[in-house]
Amino acid sequence: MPELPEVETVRRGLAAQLTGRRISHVTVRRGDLRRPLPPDMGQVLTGREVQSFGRRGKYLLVHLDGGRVLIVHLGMSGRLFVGAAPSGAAHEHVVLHFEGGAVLSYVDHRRFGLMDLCEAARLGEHVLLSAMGPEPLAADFDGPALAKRLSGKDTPIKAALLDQRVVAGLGNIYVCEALFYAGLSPRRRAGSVQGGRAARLAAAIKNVLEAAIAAGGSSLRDYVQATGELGYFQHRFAVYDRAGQPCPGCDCGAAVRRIVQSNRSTFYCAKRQR
DNA sequence: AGACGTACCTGACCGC
DNA sequence: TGCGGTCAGGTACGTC
Repeated sequence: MPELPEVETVRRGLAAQLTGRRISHVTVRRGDLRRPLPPDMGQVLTGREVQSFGRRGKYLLVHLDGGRVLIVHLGMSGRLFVGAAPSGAAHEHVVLHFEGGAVLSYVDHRRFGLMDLCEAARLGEHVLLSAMGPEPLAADFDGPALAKRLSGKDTPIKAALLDQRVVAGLGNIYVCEALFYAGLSPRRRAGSVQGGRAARLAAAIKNVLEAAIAAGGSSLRDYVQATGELGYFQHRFAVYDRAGQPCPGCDCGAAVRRIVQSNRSTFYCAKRQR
């Protein structure tokens, strides 16, 4: 599930519960995620106080006193839980224990996620972050900014938007949704998205992300108390995973179509999206 | 340099 | 009930 809105929802939930808390110890049950955990991670984190939670694209950034940052990516299936004790669930790979009793559990059955450590002052140079494109919710992300990133690109717009170097934080779901609201075909050549088309697309990206964050934020209250799980919420999609169903709010009568691009599912309305 | 396919890993689901 | 095949929201790497 984790694309930008889910990571942002998690970030807000963690900030509300764990800001200012001190890590008492760290349990690593499996360290072989997408890349091995830093071997000294437990030692580095122990005794540190969490100062704030940040985000860059789909990366969660846990800022610690002493100037270090824990970088967390949830991959395809990673989840974070806040609880009173480790859940003992299958695939609970890492547990941060806090003074006073709370724990933060990282659960990831596919192990496509990762964690790394970085000096706060050098975050921008970190190999995972240095080439990342603009934050789509930043004030200066607009049509011209997006058009510049897409200029000259020969690849389909669908593939271009999944490239984190073009825009940070979009994944398969929100790319499909944004292209739908912008009325752009996922097959369209990325370089042709300029001017008004780029403006519509930039606005659509912001809108779908903000709506998803709002949905996550509103359901967060309920969910945290029940299970401690963060970042999962009901959200209705216009086209994603709706192959064969009517194009929403549209009188075109055309069904949502599923195609495969770069080995990934794309959902769109061929009539409305050009 | 850029674009594409493939690999990584586990689980859920579908049809037989 | 069990089995094989397919698919899944992400990224990195090799190859052309």
